[in-house]
Amino acid sequence: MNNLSAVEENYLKYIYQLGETQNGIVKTNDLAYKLEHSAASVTDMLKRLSDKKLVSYKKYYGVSLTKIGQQIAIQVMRKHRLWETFLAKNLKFTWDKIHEIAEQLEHIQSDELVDKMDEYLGYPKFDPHGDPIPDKHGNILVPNVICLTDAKLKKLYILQNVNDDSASFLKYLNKIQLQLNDKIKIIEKEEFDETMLIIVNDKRQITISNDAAQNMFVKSV
Amino acid sequence: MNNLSAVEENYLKYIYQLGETQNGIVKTNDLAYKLEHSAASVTDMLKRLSDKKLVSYKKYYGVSLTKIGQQIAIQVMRKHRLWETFLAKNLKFTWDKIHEIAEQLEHIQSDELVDKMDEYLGYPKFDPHGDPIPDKHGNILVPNVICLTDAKLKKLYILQNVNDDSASFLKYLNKIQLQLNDKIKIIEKEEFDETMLIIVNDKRQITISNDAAQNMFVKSV
DNA sequence: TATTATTTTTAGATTAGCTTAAAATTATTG
DNA sequence: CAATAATTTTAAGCTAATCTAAAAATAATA
Repeated sequence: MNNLSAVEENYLKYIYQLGETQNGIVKTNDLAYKLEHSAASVTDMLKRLSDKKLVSYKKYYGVSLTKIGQQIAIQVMRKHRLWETFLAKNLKFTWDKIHEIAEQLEHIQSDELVDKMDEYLGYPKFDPHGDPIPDKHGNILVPNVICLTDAKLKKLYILQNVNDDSASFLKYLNKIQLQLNDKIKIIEKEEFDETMLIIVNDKRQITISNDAAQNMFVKSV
Repeated sequence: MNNLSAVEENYLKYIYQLGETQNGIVKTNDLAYKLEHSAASVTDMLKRLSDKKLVSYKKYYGVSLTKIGQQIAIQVMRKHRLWETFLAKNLKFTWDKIHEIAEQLEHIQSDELVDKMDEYLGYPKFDPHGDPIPDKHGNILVPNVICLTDAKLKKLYILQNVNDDSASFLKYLNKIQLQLNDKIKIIEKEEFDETMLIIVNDKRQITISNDAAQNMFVKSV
């Protein structure tokens, strides 16, 4: 059994996600910022998670997940992404609304439920934001993508993955009618602020700020 | 917004349900038994719910729901029963397993989710145990049933509703292959212990203890 | 109706998860 | 490399939700 509180599960999930961009080691302040808690609260919880052997924590240095902590984090993400898929595909939620609800649903405790949802949805490999859905055993298909900010000019890409936890960003994508799997080609890039002019599906031209491009990930065709 | 904790929602739900058999007034000990908490904890919480105007509580006498408390209780039951329907119909859970999972799902906070689930399921009127599902506005279709213990001999009934919160009872129903909408006729009743011999769907004869019959509700044809 | 039994409440504690303010450690830089 | 800045931890305290044990109120009964 897992038997962790929703709060503890969230810590593990965020340590996993913040660790991905680092070498696995996460700083107290980064976690505090993500969780919107004080740094003191984080220190407190890290000590408790350490006692439970879910993280290895070294004072003033940082925290990383143990094997078991990582497995739990992956299962929480699995649940989150399966629920997002259900909300978007079956219930027709727009993608800017699903994250918040999935944040609650990911803490429902029932292995059987997760597996049945997975089956019901047809074992999806990616969620509505393009994030990979870990399988029952925790295997994750790592998508081979680059950030749009690092993409080359005049080269054809496909929008594969977008940042899922900012509803305002997703609303913006709705507004400019940009969707996953759209074809994207960068026509030119402003040197001053890195704003880019892109062409979508060989038709529409739109301007994208650097801030927006940082939340978009593409695959070369 | 509702903004109550899962614990508070559970209190309201159980006050509603225990109040149904009484005149709406629920005793501290009955709640304590249902919640599997000490009576002292219940007293404590009742005072807090009273401060929030969700219940009216009179020391040493009992507690009942206020109008707003009742509305919340009904919405929690609505969610519980919609989720049970989804778990049984769409995910093919057996009915002895759905209650426990729905106990968690009923506390997910999103009005839009509830309404979309309702629509997705085709606005069901009853859940898999035969309990009525309140609509968006809190209207409940009161089913016209009697307890099997009060049914007449040699009269034809239809099994309409079973007690949903005892998994062992539901497992037992699975075993004896009794389902909702089955035809039931009582052939004879033992005077000593009220055990009854019934005939199901004009075919099978089975023996039912008084304990079991107390959890079954039927409608005359 | 006086005594006993039952139910309910009060009092005092505990735990998880959070806070702010002060102290300690580590990092930066003139 | 010493002073300053930034980060992190410690200390002390709060709230929600639980508990046990003792006291108080109500109900049952001899």
